Amino acid sequence: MKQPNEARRLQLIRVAARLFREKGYERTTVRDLAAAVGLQSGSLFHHFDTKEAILFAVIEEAMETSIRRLDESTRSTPDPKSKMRALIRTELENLLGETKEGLSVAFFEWRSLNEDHQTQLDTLYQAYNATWQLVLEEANASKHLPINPKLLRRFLRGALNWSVAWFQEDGYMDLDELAEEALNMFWRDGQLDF
Amino acid sequence: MKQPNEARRLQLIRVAARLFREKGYERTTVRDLAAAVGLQSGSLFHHFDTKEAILFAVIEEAMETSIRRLDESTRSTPDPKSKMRALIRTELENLLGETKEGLSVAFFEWRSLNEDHQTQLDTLYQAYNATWQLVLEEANASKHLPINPKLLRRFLRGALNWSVAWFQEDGYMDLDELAEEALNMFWRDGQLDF
Amino acid sequence: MKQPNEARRLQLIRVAARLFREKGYERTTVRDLAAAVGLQSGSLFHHFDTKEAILFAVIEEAMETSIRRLDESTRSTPDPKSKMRALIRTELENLLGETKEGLSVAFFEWRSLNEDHQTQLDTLYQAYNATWQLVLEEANASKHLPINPKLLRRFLRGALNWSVAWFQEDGYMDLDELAEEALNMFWRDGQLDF
Amino acid sequence: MKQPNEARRLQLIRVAARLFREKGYERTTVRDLAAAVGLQSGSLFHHFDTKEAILFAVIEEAMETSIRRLDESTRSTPDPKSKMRALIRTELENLLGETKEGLSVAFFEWRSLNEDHQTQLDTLYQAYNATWQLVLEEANASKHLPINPKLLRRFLRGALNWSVAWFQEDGYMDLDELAEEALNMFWRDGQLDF
DNA sequence: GATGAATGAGCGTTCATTCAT
DNA sequence: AATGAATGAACGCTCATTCAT
Repeated sequence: MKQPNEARRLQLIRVAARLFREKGYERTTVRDLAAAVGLQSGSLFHHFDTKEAILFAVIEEAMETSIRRLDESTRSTPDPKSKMRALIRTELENLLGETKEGLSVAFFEWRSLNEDHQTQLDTLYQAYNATWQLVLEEANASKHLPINPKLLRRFLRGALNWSVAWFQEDGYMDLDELAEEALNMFWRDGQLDF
Repeated sequence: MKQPNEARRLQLIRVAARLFREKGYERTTVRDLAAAVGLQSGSLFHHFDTKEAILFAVIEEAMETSIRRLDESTRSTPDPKSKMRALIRTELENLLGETKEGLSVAFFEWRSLNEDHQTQLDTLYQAYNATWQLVLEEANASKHLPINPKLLRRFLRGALNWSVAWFQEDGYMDLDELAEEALNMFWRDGQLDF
Repeated sequence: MKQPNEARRLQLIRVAARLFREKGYERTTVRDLAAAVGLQSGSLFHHFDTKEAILFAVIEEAMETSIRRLDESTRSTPDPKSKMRALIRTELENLLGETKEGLSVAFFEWRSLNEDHQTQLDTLYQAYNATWQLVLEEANASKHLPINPKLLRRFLRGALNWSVAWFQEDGYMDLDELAEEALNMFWRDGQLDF
Repeated sequence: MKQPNEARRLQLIRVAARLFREKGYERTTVRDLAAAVGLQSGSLFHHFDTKEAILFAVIEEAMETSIRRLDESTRSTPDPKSKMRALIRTELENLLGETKEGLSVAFFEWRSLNEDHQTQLDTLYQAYNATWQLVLEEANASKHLPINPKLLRRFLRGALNWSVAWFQEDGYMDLDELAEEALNMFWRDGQLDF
């Protein structure tokens, strides 16, 4: 019933991601949004039932892309350290690359989603966590982690997430270097004995 | 300028911190706020000029308390590792203790502050960062850090900040243990040579 | 029951006249008023029951003074032209002298009076008109007026009232000269025959 | 900039003129206004950005119509007395005809306009005065005025303005007669020598 | 008399959403 | 699909008035 003009829909998601991140979801009006894609406010509702549905679409799109990339990134290499490096690198790509705005919106505007949408997206998020956890447990099994993998996952995810607050694309460090440094922070090359 | 009934003012700040964190600043109405302290909506404005002034007070209060605690925590001990441990422990106390709500509001609702208030609070935030940076540079000088101190500060602050998203007071880990684990994640006891 | 501290009451009337004229009755708050006499807002209500009662008092005071002066001004001289000159001169004094603010408020804020107060003041106003009408009819009887006295009264009162919109105390014309010119506008020295 | 549904806009201006005159601008709520044209309160803001913008439109409309009529009225006849008569007649038409409410609002609610709007309208008002002054100076040059033309303009404008306070359409005098009487009040048919 | 916190109705304005065209 | 006038509930805020101290 509601699948018309997919291009407009994608354009709206892209523009909404930008506006929601710049100004916040609540402070972005549907008129802002409509104007930014060259429509009148009423016309948005041919593409989305509610403003909240746009928010959901923005976040869902970014999370699905992110999780797909994360899963792919760990498939190619068997070595735990390489896997970990790839995971970190992809996480940074997700956080700072083209899904940056959508993930930022996910983080800051989560509370504006309705309960049903929160539940749906939470399922995606669990999958994301599971991929992380898997890789960290492998690394732990080969004794390269200084602390337990669940806690490390939390610390590391936090450390990486935070990069959105300070990382500048045009700075003197690229994502590969950044990933390497993050890995260096905690990775122990000698096998650890507790 | 406006100092009447200081107790009410503090009560309002406390209640506002809770509501702003639970529901978000925009979604918390002045009527919600008034009802939560047993007043009519108009009465709020005897204590604060605008709703935004309440937001500012909530954040300012939390930031001032946090920064005071952070500064105090590093004064007692000269050993770099102890100092680092104390810093982490206090940061966790700030993030997860009584200032938890205020700092969370600071993070999520920053954009709702007016420019002037942002500038004021940014000054406080710089002071907070400076304390962190100082301690990390000491640790770095004694070769216990695996990566450069500025970057480590950013990773570590992110890791700790993120704890607000998952830490449960009633879980099986207390703040001391958590601090110790965070320290273990990156601290190298043997001196490192680059 | 309400007669205390007459000095305060008079001070309030004077200050209210000024504020009501400067900013308008609706735009002047009781807080403005209280602050201007060095009180807190609640204290006004020991002197007046309502804000509207202050408006009434301001206007009543000015009208009573004005009407008393007008009546006195015509008593001393028997000559119609002198009487007319005196009337005009006093009207200008009323409009541009110390009752200026009160009369201006009467004119601009009449609609904000309640019905009862409007009725009361209307009685005063009729008395004012009656004095004018009397003098004009005398002048008419001696054939010095170019048009019928009731209409002339209306034109002349309008002409004089309007002076509040343009007359500057520090200009090159004083009230005596102004009165003389107003008289010259319509007075016919030769006896007119219709 | 905003031009939708011009009919509604004109209807609003007309109705607002009536309400603002009857009750005053401050005491007329946007809900009153909306109800009077059969809308909900929020709908007003499709046509005007603010309540004050409605006030401005009401006054601007009336002033523009008035000034156009005044200018036209003096163009057809060369004779100074006829010109003067026409001017007075048109002024009365402006004050007591269809622009009556708008001009009354201009006079009573001027202070509620913002500074920018006051400045704009003041320009129109100067043009109005200039037309008056021109005609009066012609009359003065041919020695038919008893006092200097600037002062006479002020007296006469006041006299005519005041008619809004007492003139009744259904009374026994029409606007032509009224204009004639006003002219008779001051006009000297014989040439005057000072 | 004076205070000033509190009231509570009401204000101008916003904005997601609807719907006739 | 698109329009844009209209809706109407809700918002932040104001302010005359009350009253316990």
